[in-house]
Amino acid sequence: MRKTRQREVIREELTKLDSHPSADELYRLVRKRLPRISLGTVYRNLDVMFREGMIQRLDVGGSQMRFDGDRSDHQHIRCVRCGRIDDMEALPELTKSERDAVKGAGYRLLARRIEFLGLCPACVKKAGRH
Amino acid sequence: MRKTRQREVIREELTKLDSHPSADELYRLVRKRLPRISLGTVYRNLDVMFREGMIQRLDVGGSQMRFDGDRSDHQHIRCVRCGRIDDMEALPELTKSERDAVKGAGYRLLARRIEFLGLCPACVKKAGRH
DNA sequence: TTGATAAAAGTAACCATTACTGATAATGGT
DNA sequence: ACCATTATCAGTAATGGTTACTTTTATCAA
Repeated sequence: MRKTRQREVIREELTKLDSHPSADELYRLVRKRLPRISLGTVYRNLDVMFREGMIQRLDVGGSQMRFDGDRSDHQHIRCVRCGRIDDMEALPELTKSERDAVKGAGYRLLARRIEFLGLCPACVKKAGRH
Repeated sequence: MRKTRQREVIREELTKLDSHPSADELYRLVRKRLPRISLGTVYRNLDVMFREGMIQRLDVGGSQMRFDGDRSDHQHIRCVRCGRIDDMEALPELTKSERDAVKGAGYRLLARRIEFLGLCPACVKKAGRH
């Protein structure tokens, strides 16, 4: 993997954020520093860095992928109203009922994806008393 | 909501299955009975029925939506090798660590989506000793 | 039976993502 | 330092699932 200015800036902007931007959100940020960069370059580098384990790619609900510069194993909570995604510190524990269910289905369990859905602080306020 | 032959057949074919077809898989099935039905009609009716609470729409990983005629609250396990999706009986329990994390993030929790990932029985066999 | 209109078929548009096509530039060997 | 190799780039076209549009058909209350 060669060292390029584009990849450098993409990674810098991503790790600078504590949000979980989509590819085009990141593209808009990166373009402030590299106005001639193309969207394809952003996608390609996000893909390369994901496959190298440098960043996380989140396949949360919705049509777009999200990216996360934080490589630690953590969960996410998504606001169903505004789409915002935040980190969660919760450590998922596999319950007995879950282990039994996996066994019952005849599957070999590899991973468990948990996504919390709710209203973010800002949207709780806006939603008011509903 | 009017009663139409198309919607009837779509629902029949979906509830007949215990798998979790994508829209185009269902389209291929329905076409055997209604050869002139269009893909758009399948999408429209799946959407209508989902919004009416008649069926479930699963936004699991990958690019396609999956549909489920079983309206009961249950979890799913997806085979990472062949894409097959099966039901899981496990009842998700919210752990203390999870409740604390939600509170810490300032969110109002609405739901929790869990997806189990693994190898289905057929793929465990094929995968052999790996 | 009929008029209003929901829903159909067929087709075009949409949008995130991926693939392609020369041009450019990072890297390793001489 | 130079050159050859080739990863990567910018720009653009293609892909694929889904949605929207347009015209026609069919359901259903009056």
